[in-house]
Amino acid sequence: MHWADVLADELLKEDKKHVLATGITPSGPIHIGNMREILTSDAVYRCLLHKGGEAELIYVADDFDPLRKVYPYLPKSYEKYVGMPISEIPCPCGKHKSYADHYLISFLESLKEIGVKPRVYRANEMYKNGDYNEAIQIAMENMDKIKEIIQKISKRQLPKNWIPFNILCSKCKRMTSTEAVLYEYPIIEYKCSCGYEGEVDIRQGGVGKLPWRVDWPARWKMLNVTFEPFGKDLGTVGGARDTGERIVEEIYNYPAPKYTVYEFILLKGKGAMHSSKGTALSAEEMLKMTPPEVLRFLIMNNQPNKHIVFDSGLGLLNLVDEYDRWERVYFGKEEPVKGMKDYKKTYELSQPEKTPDEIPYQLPYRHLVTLVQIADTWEDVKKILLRTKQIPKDLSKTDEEHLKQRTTHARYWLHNFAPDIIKFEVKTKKKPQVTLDEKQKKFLSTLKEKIDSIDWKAENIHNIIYETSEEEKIPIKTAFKTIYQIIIGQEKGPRMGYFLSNLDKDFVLKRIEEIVK
RNA sequence: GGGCCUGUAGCUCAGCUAGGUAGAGCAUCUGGCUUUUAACCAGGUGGCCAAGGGUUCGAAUCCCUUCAGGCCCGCCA
Repeated sequence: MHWADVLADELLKEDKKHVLATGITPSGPIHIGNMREILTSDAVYRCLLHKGGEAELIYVADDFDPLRKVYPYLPKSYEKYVGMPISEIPCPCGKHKSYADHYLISFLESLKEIGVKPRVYRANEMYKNGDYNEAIQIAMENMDKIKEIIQKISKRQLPKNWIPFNILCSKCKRMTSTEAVLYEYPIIEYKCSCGYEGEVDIRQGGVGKLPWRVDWPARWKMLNVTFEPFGKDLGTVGGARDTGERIVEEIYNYPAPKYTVYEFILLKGKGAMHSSKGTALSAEEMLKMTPPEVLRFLIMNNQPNKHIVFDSGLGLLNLVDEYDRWERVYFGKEEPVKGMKDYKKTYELSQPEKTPDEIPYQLPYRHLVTLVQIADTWEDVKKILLRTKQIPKDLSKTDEEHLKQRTTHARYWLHNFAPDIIKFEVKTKKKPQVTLDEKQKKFLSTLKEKIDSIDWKAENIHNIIYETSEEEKIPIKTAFKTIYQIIIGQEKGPRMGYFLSNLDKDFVLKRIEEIVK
């Protein structure tokens, strides 16, 4: 059984509406670990619906959290915002409502492409609206109990004047520099290291925030959360999950949600990613280089508790090939191999939208990577595909959209992540600087004559090159090298027959002519 | 110190969430192909499933112990 079905079955033991939660503090580029989290929830969510359960998928943006420090990707000037809620800090690019939105919005856009449609909550709004008021009051009433739970389970000593509420200083707007002096419902008197002394009324929204270890369980209760996966950094003994369980059950009188712990996604050759160190690959970027169904496949095909090594180099091509293969197996075009576990469910969960009725038109991704280097736009790529009969004239609109989308991803990958070895540029404008000896020139001119009369097809081109190299008695290696040099200015290139057939025949003829004369 | 994950073919890994003759890709070898961006096709070689114990008619798979490697936590969220 697929892992998502196992989790869904677990949840279905209780016959009620399930709320599957995920979330993140958008304090920087949202990295692919969060992509894993939300796709994990999405998988369970879909399985629940599939089994006839009632469920909702939600995403909570912790945008009322304070900025902890000036991260490497921020300008020095952000020093003055450290300690302020990220929803209250200006956007680094100026185009968004706030610092938090700057990172959140583009991530939410990415979610659309991979077909995840959660209901989005923003902590800053929830606090300001007063949604948290009751939870805050309960926390304050149970201050000692909460303190005891946290101290006992996390084995951490909390300060004497600790309260389960971080007050926002009304003068300097920071949340990390205030200290409570006196609490008498509903007023907390506080002083701030900026020198300000004042008071807040906890019945008023947005005057402060529950600390994380209390905020999390409070939210479970408030939003009726029944399932929430979390990364292994949070799954540690004595961690927020452990204290949260006790707090939600004993203070908020609500059962702790079910969960699964997910492992990290590692970047091949670079190890674990840390957004705070700026070494992370952002979720958006990962999605830009990987077709959405393939990205989902990567997550769905791996149990959450296994770490995934993502190879943004040539390994990405293998991943796409693997996906395509699973697709052929799903549609019965190929026999499943032993070990292709749960291939049906895995394939279905990999679909951003609903599973297609018949197999999408497949074109080897590697080939697409070559094509996008020959033609700049999808229209031009399409022309080549049609001319060389690599796609049928009556290709469906869906298939075309799919191929078009894949070329976009291939192009992004090529420009930003592909190793140089597979890059080339067809020198259409001017001929590359090459010095050829007489033999090579003779070879080319003979080749030109022969090419002129053939049908412009990969196989024919391939054969003609061999034939000519034999006639002219030059090594086949030299023959290939010569052609690559005059077309792309390199000594090696993509498989010659297919490559040339994708180029314009007249261009090739003209180029040879220019070189030979 | 605590927690999690991993250990299966030369390499990378699947199979462990159904206990029932050990699987794939790459590499290698053979044959074919007029060897071209980690080429393609057909086939072959290759494994005491880390070690030990237990449960079972039967264990890579479940349980216990040991060894080795990786990651996370012991600031904040």
